[in-house]
Amino acid sequence: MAIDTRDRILDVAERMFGERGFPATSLRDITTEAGVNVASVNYHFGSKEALLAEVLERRLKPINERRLELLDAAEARAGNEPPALEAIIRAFLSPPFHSQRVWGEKGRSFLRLVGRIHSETNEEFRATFMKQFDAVIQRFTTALRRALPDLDEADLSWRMLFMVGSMAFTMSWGPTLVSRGPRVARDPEDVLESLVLYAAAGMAAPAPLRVPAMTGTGR
Amino acid sequence: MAIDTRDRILDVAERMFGERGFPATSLRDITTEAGVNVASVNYHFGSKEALLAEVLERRLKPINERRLELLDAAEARAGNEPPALEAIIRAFLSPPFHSQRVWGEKGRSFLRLVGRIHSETNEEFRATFMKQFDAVIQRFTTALRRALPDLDEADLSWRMLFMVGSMAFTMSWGPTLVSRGPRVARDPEDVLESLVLYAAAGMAAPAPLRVPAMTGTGR
DNA sequence: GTATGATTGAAACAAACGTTTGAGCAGAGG
DNA sequence: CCTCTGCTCAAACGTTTGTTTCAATCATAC
Repeated sequence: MAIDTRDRILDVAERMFGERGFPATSLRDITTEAGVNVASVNYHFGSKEALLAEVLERRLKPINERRLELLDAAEARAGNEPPALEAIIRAFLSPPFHSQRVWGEKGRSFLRLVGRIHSETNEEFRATFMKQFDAVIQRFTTALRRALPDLDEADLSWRMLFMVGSMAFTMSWGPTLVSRGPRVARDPEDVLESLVLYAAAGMAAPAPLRVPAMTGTGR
Repeated sequence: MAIDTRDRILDVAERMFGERGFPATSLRDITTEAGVNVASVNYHFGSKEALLAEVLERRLKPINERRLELLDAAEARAGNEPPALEAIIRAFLSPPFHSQRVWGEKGRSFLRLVGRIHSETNEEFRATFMKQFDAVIQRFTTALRRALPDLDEADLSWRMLFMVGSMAFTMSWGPTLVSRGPRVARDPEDVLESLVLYAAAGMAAPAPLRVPAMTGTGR
């Protein structure tokens, strides 16, 4: 009953962190619901923060690996050309949405958690969390730069932020929106499709007119 | 020194809630930094949650009023036609960004807080929080429906969610991104412009191809 | 000046927090 | 058989949490 306990903690923690947020969830909430002893969290994971890290990594690692796979495939398909903008964006956005399909209800609460975590600006925590994304960010930045040569570096950064924002927000609100919305409900696959179209169009928007001006504006 | 205490608490609470999040900020953190007694929070506001509500309302009310004003103006300008998509979106997005200009550093931490709050899915709290947005959501939904007649109701809802997501995410990450990003930094006004273009293009994206199926999907 | 009502202060409240402890239990290896 | 290792358990650890208490202080009006 060793590994069983570990996994039960991970599952319950994932759901509760997603529903109430990390600081608002106590270890006793988790262990009570999981039917295990409070001490087992520190025994198996070391600390509450380490538990969160493991909850995240368990799902994030395959998601980010899949993102890179899909980007590889898209680039291979495109040969020397840059892949179509939509293909790049789909490679980035689809893995987390598929996790919803694959992991069922569990995947859904994980999506909420990830959406939440994305707007966690705590410095020290972000450092840990963002390490998981280093490779992904770099690869997709490069791919998007090639696909959108008219965009300057700053615009590209902001638009990627916009895209991630839509994604994170959809992940954290989507499930509750779908669950209570009257006719808004829809298959996650359709939501993904909608989001891909939206992001692709936004990314491809004309570059903002910058005032010719003398630039500078130091600071 | 009565109102002074109240305002000092509000200012510090706004900043700390924005930086660390609501549950992670203790009343003693706030009152120590503000140089007031712990008891004064409960004296002036009643509870920690009520303090949060007041922090939010103080800034949100003028922002949402301004949104409606700008939408009114855009509709008046357009006469019988629906206003241009970009004008509607700008009416929605610009007020919170202007708050950054008007309120300086304070406005910036408030933006972070609002970004955070947007991904707060706690049910009971959301009810309070969302009341402030009822009128805004309704008016902008109507305006966007007129401007995008080809979109069905579900797509419109999702795209509005995407837009709010970009906005919220930008508000919560923008300040830290700008403060540490090397050449990413930019005037808030430019970021707003970039976001408006992005959202307008995304909103105007072609309606997703739905499986032909047997439904007419007239409209 | 004194009375009155609003505000502040230091201290205490019970409750909840994350974490640690040490005894107890199971099963495998010798 | 005993011992070792991995794990669980109830209980307690010291802090910290939001909130309350009540006397002291302030400003203002009588």
